[in-house]
Amino acid sequence: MSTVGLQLRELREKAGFSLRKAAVAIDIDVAILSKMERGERKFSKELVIKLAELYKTNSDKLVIDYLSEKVLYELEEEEFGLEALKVAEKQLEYKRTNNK
Amino acid sequence: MSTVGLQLRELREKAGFSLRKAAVAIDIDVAILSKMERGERKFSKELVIKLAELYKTNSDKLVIDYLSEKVLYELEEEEFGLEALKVAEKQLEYKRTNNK
DNA sequence: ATTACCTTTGACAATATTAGTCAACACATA
DNA sequence: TATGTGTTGACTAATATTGTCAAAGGTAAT
Repeated sequence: MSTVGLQLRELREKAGFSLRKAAVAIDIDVAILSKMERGERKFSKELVIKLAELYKTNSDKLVIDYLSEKVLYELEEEEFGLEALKVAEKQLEYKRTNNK
Repeated sequence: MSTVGLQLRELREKAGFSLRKAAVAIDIDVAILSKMERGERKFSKELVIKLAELYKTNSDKLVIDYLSEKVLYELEEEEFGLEALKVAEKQLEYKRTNNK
């Protein structure tokens, strides 16, 4: 399973950034970035986007994966997690087809 | 749209509990229950279940709605919320069919 | 019009969670 | 040795969540 953190780590390496350089570029402590890439700390959406920009990658899929992970994190232990997701999905679909 | 709070309010009234009585029965401050029923504060899963028990109702659907609301709350402003939900759903389905 | 309920409101304190800072470590390589 | 790499843990700061409390306003019966 490819987490957002690991995806961003790969992208960073391909883009030729060291952890420190990348951290400086987006103005966070290197320790935090290290932990985020390894899933020890959560990303924020803003950081995901900033990093994607730094690595010259489209951020859409990364953001989707980021949000998905966030949701899964709070449902994974839930007996009715899947059912809840389906209910939520219906609501969002309804919302999207109608008003806004 | 019928929120968990409003559902629980209806159940409470049908069961003949005043806000105070219900709050005392599950050992929380009446102010909190009032706010929760009206959506001004979030429920916890434990309270949803306790209230369902108090009102002699099966809690499964309530819990599902509760979780769904929680998820929607953090996705509703997101451009890619629906896509994220679908990704999360696939992961959960995969997990459920396989190992655990 | 006061007593006895009910629900709502807002201000505040207590707690828990999350985010950020920093220094040091271990490893590799020039 | 000196420089660059990533990782770790302890600590503080900031923010969010929860809990407590007192008071207000409503309704109804006496």
